[in-house]
Amino acid sequence: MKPKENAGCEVAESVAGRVFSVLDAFVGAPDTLRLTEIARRTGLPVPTTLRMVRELVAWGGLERAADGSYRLGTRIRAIGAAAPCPRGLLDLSLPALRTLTSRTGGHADIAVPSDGTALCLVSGNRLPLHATAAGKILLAHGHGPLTALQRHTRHTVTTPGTLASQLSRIRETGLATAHEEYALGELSFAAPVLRSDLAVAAVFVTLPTSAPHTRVDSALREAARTIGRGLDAATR
Amino acid sequence: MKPKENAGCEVAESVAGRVFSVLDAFVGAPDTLRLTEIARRTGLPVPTTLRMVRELVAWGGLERAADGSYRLGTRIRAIGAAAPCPRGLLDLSLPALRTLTSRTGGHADIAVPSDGTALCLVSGNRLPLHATAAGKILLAHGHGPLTALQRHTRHTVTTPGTLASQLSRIRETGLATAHEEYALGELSFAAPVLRSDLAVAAVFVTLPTSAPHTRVDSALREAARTIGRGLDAATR
DNA sequence: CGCCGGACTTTCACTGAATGAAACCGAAGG
DNA sequence: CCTTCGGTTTCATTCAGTGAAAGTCCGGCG
Repeated sequence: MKPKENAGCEVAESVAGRVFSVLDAFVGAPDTLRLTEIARRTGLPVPTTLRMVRELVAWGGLERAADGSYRLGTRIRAIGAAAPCPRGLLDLSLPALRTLTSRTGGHADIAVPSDGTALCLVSGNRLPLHATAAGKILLAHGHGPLTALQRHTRHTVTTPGTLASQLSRIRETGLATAHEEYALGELSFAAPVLRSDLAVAAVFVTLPTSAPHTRVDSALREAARTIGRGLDAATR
Repeated sequence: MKPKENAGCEVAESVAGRVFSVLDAFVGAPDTLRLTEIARRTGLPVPTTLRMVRELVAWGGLERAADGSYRLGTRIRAIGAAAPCPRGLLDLSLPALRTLTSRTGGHADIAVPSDGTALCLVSGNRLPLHATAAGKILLAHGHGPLTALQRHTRHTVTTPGTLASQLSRIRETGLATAHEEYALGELSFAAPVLRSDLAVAAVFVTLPTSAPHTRVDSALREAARTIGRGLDAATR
């Protein structure tokens, strides 16, 4: 008996769903994937995958690399960038962020990946991915490439190995921290906002190192869960 | 006799194509579109559009605004952001940029929209959209929202009306300029890179105001055309 | 050299998913 | 009350999409 083996996930029903799953195969993956790898990840038969991928390439959502493998293309970027600063996400998050602020006393914000930086929706700041809690959450979930690890303070993690092990730990625990790694005297905590299992953003709190931070963990997780649930609810 | 009126474009053949055209309907459009407006823009019958839109919403590529209209969603952003800095585009552009540099004597670069800024692929800089030639090209083609028009020099255009009329002129001529609007002593020219009629990037040249700039226009247009053709060729 | 195995591509008969005309709903407004 | 106009649902029709199987093109190995 064949073990039913779709890389863990059920195959998409509609054509549109199949197209989407091909795109999804690229997040949290190497930049470039070969056809069979995409098929494996999506659980689709190879010829079907080929047709999907071809249409995506023709449109510009994917592009072929020199060696024949595929990567996300210019058009999908253009569309993604045309999405206005996710007002919807921000609006949805504000109540949760407010209670988070009041429960922890720190600055609460929500960050989305944006071309190798974490864009904070409330403050508008861009933060480096490797030196902040929110950034690490995004990295841990496959966003951004980790580029040069620029040093910001004497506590910034600049060795890829250390960072990698932190990331895998973050994936396990669902919580990231940064101790004065971006600015001295500043401590931050972050958790992933999951929208049907894809991390689309990170909620985070920044506190002075001196402040108490006992309640932060649970408050943060709850905020993340609330926002994620809100996103899923908007699906109906 | 009904004038055949698909907003100018032929309807998509395949399901995937229809999904794509729905997404395309959002670039260069107001943040939020209602169902019938999407149908009009894509040339699809309304019920079909509804189905597409529903699947997109379920996936997270679109989201419903409070008033029932639609806007691009978090997932499409996440995917777009997962696209690595478009190496492909950069690689493809380098030769053209090199000849552009040698023909004009300035700094040549290519910029893509990224959350309300123009991200330069060669230099890595982010430029404001309203105060640079490349940014204006992107704005003129529906990228980024034009947010607060921050003043950078005494020549920065800060009145929305003036900018709007510049943009419409840019759309006509296919060329944008900025005279010391971002930095004093600096003059820049830009042209859109079209990939099957969607502007996905802007090539630009920056020169000291003192430098001669007679040959710039034609060199720039040619570079843009070369790169665009390269992108379309990658479609095969 | 010849054989093998793996990645990719094409073919093709079958079928159910997608289609869109038409009917329906309900809010706005005259 | 009637009309209009977005939005939604239904449903018979059909054709786009499907995927098993066969074919092609490597590149490695005995």
